[in-house]
Amino acid sequence: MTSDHDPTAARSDAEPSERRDSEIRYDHRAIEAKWQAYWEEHQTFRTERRAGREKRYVLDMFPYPSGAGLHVGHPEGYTATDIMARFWRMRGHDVLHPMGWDAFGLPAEQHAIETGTHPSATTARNIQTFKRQLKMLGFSYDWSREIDTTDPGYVRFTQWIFLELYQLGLAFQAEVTVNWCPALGTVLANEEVIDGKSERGQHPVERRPLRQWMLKITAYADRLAQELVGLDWPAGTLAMQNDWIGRSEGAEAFFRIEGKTGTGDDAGFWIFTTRPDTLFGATYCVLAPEHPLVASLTTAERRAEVERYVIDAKNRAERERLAKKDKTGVFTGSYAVNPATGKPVPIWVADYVLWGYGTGAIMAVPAHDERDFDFAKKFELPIVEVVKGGDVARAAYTSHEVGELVNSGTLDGLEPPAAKKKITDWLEAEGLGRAKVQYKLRDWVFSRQRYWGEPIPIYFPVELDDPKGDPRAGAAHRIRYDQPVPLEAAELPLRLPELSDFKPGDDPAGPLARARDWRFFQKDGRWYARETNTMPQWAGSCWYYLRFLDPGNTAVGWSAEAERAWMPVDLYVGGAEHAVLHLLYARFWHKVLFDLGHVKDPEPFKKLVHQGMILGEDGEKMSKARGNVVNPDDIVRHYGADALRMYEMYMGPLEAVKPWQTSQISGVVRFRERVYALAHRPLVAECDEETRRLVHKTAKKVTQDVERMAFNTAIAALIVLTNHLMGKPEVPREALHVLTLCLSPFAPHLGEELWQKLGHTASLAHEPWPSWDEALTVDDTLEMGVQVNGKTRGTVRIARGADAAAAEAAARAVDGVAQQLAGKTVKKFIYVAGRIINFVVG
RNA sequence: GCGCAGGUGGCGGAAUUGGCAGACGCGCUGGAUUCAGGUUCCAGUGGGGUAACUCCUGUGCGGGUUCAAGUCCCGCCCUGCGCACCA
Repeated sequence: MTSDHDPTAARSDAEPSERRDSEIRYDHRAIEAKWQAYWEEHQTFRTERRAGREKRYVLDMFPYPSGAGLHVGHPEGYTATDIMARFWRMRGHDVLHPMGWDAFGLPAEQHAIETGTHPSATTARNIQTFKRQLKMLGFSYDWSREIDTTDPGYVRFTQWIFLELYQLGLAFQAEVTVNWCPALGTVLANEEVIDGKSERGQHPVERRPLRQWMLKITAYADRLAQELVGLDWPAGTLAMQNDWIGRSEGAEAFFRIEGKTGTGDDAGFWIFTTRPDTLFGATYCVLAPEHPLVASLTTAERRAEVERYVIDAKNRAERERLAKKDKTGVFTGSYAVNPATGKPVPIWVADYVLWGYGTGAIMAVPAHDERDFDFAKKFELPIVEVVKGGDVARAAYTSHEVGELVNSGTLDGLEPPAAKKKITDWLEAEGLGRAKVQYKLRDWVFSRQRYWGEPIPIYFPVELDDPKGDPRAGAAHRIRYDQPVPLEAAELPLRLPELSDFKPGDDPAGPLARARDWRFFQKDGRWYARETNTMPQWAGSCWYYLRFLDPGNTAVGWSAEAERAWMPVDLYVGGAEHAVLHLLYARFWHKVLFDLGHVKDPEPFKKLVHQGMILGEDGEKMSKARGNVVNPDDIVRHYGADALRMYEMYMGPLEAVKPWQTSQISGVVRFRERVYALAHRPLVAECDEETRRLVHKTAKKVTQDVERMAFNTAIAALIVLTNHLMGKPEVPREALHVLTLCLSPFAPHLGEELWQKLGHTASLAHEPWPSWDEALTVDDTLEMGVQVNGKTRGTVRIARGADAAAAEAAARAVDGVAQQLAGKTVKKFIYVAGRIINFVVG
């Protein structure tokens, strides 16, 4: 080691503060606290919208503040957005980077049932914890825009949007079959029902029609699918939304019941098919068990069996029905007439036909549909080939593109696409059918029989048996649910009543039904009853990104001016678990608001990124039960916020699922210590050529990596620069300057501390991001691999612009290469400037 | 079953249009510093072989295209996630 590489050499002529590296300790607790206080005091991240600036709206999926506090998964996405927010701020853009709380929801209510603590108290406490933890991580949120979906000032506008939907006829009531658990006194989601019993408590669950509020999202199905095109979203998420909407083109056709005439409701039934071209091959029909015609179609001798089957099917939860299994079904004893062949076909009832999709009835074409094929085999129903191309004795031939129609009258000889068109036209001409677009997407059940949610701002007239009776005191009454009355906008927010008992009761109306003084009220001498269902947790998150634009506005949810200034969201980061529901619901609301002229864009989220899940050290999903949960508080206390931030970004690509490894944190901690130690070495004005080039290359690499959110490789580049500088007893000022600025989005506390050491008095948060000289990022000479027959035999350093002859001469001189070429003829010489040299020999 | 993403050292992961596979970090090995070290620093580290250089081999598996394949094409296997009788 030469003396000028000896770190102790710097010590002799250094200032007292410039100790040897190993003595310098970065006190992360003190330094991080110091800068967090500074940012707060100076309102460093207060959002501004300035004329002539580009804007960036950088949004996290806001959290549900659970009692467990922050999880290491949360900071992953939040760090990514914070880096982008800080980067764009330094690029001179106006950045909106807010945070808030999606605070309605079941856990707080469950806690209330168990302990009697009001959900608002639990929520407030949890929010406090979350906020402390987020602040501890040094995120550059504009906290003056903090919002809470349970705040009456927020609820008011959630209810206002509901009323807008209602006025458009997009919010309506309907009887819906739901999973009702009498023991728990509530409706359960399909996921909460296992084998016909409640997941919690094993109580019996029945399928029961209940009055629910629905949102007519199906009215937007086409646009929700169509307008996915052009969004900068993960391909998988676009595909999932598309599948969820599930648009399919086909035809509806009327099957007359044998012995009846006309097309009336009891003369037959409508089926939906995507394969009208196979109509001649329909050898039987199937109705869903819920189909209203089942009872009347069933013949006397079949009745007992059919009724048993239908009752069984009804009691099976829908989820169970959807699970693939052996086909079951029963014959009704009746026949329908195939409109194409005029022949009678038997009508069956089977649960593989879903009541919730299409018309709940199908024509079965076993030769060309796998499900019908399985069913026909099992019940020995006829199979008639109508599209040539497969062996329908063995398996269904399902191509709807390739093949030739047979046994199909006038369709014979056509290919399926042409046959579809022709038969659909024929059906239409005969009044027996029409082209039809069908969606899997169903309308959205929007009510919950719960306390801790937004009250639905609707009330209903009450009819009293005794006109002088008081329904609050239990006077006999009927609530006219068929005559809903919306609240006036000026009456909002409709607040939740205080309750001491949050338990759901035996009344499917939910806990709010017990708040009689709240529920019943008189107006103009008449009694009314409020809706006692509340909105689902999705409601608040459907528009929170709009409230962030203008959170203090008490007149409207957001001003047009604020909306024009910031929308759409430029970058939205959150978990893939919300790929369908939240994002679909929010898009739906946004489109309605767009149609009403309340927002200017048809889509709210321009670019979407899902952070990958962080697994436990054992490679399994983190869970309390497994005991592999990592608590960010512990990590920050021990290693510091910057270390946690850098570690999570350095683990791998943001989108990747990756295991947590605490041992890996030491890598970024050492990096931080080395950078800090560098700042204590003497700074010098002059910079050697090699260092200068590396600085420019690093600035370029980090910039480009941050732009594509490749944070792991950006940090690697910063480590390379740091390692290079560690070899220097004196640090070129410009090198430390660039390093500090490039590092600061990742490790903002360290960044500020170094910036101060560089002699600055203000925060670097709004300093211009480093630029670079392109010429300095390109080397004059470069090392190239030299191959013989594609195998690398050595390397050679040549001028960047060297011509083939020069390259060949240089390459031939390489030892290993010369040896390989000895005594052989070079058949071909390949030189791709800057990439490779290859000799092809015989 | 269908859709999407992925399979690279002991581990996390790098790798423009095909162009020196394994950047960077962890771990490990050796050395220096230290009273000591779970500190810091230096060197090494895909596997195999060798006294050494040379060498052989290597990106899930099997083929193919090419001067050249982690990357492109064909056929498989495996893992994760999502959907799952949607006619």
